[in-house]
Amino acid sequence: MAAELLLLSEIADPTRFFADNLLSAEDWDRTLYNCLDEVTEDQVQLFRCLEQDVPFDSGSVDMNVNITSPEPPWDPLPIFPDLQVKSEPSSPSLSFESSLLFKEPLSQVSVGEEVLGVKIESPSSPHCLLGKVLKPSFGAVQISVGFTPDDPSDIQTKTESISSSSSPSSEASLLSEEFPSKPFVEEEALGLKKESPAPQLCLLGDVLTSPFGSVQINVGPNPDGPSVSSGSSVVLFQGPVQVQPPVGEGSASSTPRLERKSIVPAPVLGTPCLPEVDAKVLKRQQRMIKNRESACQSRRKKKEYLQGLEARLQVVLSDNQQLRRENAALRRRLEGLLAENSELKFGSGNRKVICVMVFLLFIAFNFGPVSINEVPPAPASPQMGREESWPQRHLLEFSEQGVVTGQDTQGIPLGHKESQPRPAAGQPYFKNLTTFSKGAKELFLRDLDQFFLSSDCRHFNRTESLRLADELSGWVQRHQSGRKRSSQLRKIREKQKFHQWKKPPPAWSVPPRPSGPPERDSVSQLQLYHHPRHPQPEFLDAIDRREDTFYVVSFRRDHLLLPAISHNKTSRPKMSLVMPAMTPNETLSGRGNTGDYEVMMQIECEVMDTRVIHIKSSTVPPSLRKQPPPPSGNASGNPLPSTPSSSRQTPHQPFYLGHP
DNA sequence: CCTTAAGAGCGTCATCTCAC
DNA sequence: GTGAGATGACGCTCTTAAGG
Repeated sequence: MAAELLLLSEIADPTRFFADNLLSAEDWDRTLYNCLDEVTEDQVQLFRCLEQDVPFDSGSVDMNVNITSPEPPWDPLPIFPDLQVKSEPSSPSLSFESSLLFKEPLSQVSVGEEVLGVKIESPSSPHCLLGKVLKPSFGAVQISVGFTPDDPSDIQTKTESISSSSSPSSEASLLSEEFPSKPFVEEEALGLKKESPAPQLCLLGDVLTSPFGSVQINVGPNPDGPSVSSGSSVVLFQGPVQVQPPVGEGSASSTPRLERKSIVPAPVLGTPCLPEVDAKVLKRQQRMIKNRESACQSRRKKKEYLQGLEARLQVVLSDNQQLRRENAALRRRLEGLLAENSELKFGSGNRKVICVMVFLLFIAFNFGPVSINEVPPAPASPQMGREESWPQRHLLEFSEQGVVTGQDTQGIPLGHKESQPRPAAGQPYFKNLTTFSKGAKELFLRDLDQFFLSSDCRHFNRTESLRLADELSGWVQRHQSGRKRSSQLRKIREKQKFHQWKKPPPAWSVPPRPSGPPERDSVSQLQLYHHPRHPQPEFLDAIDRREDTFYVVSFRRDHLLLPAISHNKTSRPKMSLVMPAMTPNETLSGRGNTGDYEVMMQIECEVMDTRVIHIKSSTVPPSLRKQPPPPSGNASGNPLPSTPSSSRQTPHQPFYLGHP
């Protein structure tokens, strides 16, 4: 009863894998060899339970054993009403012996020369047969054993041989399908573990002592059939055994299960005894059983692991969702706080401060001195002092009279225009040296200062800028003064030529080049562009004239171009303008030529930008336009095509400097 | 009701790993 | 090196749901 309770508990707890059901090697060996030793002993009680419950009659030929199991103290199946016992598939490795014993249809087993028929009228399935399955419908197990009456000893011997040859697992698997690896639990419950030499006998005892239903063993008077020794309590089978599934209960599926049930490597049943039983087979069986359990355990562990992983995954996913929600909420809160903070930061108070600062900056830049380096010069005249009390930028333009002068933004000319003697009509008007040097110098300085302050020339030396401005202004003035003289001389010449050639002088101030060798004539020198009659605004627009830039415009293509040999990529490209110049002491009558030297002005520039512009030919002043080549070559004095040699030979090409 | 595919469970074998 | 345990691979059976 305790064993059955244990059995129930084990069934109830599927996680427990009946590790204690395993026989140790000593148990196996002891059982096996005890069986071998006790083969001849009559005390071997293969069916002790049977003996106790149903005493066999040795003389009975047809033994009908009705084993009525005692009523279980518990409900027949209150615990597992739907418990289904699953059959074990046959092991391929064991198929040989197993099929030999049990795979015959309906347990028709041939044992050696004899046929042992065991008819089991049992309940539902062979699994329940052993009482492992606590089915209430456990009916009667009827075992029909046919025996040979004349030789009962053979029966015993052969039965014992069979029983001992069959490994414990065989019977276990035969009768206990549900727990094939646990053959001795039942034995232990029946108190047969120690005494029973062959576990398979306990198997039968198990059946017979099953409290469920009745086990009926019919031993028929089969002369060729098995015999049961009745003298002792040991039931020995010899001959054919028929295991009949319960009539009407054995399903089609249950039958093959029964066939596959045995996993015992059947010994050569014809052999009389167990010495042939190979220990290797037993060990193999042991190992198989253990491996089966281990596999089950491993699968259970794996399943649990996977379930644990799935559970963790669910938890992590839920946590992730919650964290996402929290993250979104925090983001929204952060955005709200940022918006609120920005409102506070750029609120009315700060905005007021910013507006005040902007206003102050506006005032500072619009009403403060433009140049922070130089105090505005004292006004030369009351008017000028009034108008230039605040130094401002001035537009530079040509006057109608050809005077290049500066005007303030209101168009009022700068400098002492009133004090300048007006030239005669038709004469190009230039400011005198003094006036120019005062007004233009200031203008130059202011422009240069503004230019270099606004540009990136942060390391520009102011002293150097003053020097450059002086040089440029002096250069321009010299050309201007020289222009006067040259114009006078030209007029004289034109008059002479007019008288000679009856040709009117050109309208423009630029006379044709004098013939002959280069002459130190102002005409061939750098010329200031002016148009006495038309300001040529189209032309100035075409060149995109800026107020703060000197221009050298040349329509003659005889200038010498020397490309740079190397270029520093970290600085702007530099350009040097070299053009005829006059020293202050020389005159335009040829004295500028100091012996064998040409006096030239070299202007070092940094190229700010280059672009190709297209000037409409009609907008070009006629005097600047290309003049048709004279019919008589260079003798006419026209510029030659620009070649270095030719330009060197004609260094005094007309350059036109548009300056303020 | 029968057939079929998918999934689950199990047994067995082979292999690997670890302890002795 | 050997034995034992763990585990993957393979095959088998059973169960169940879906479809005809």
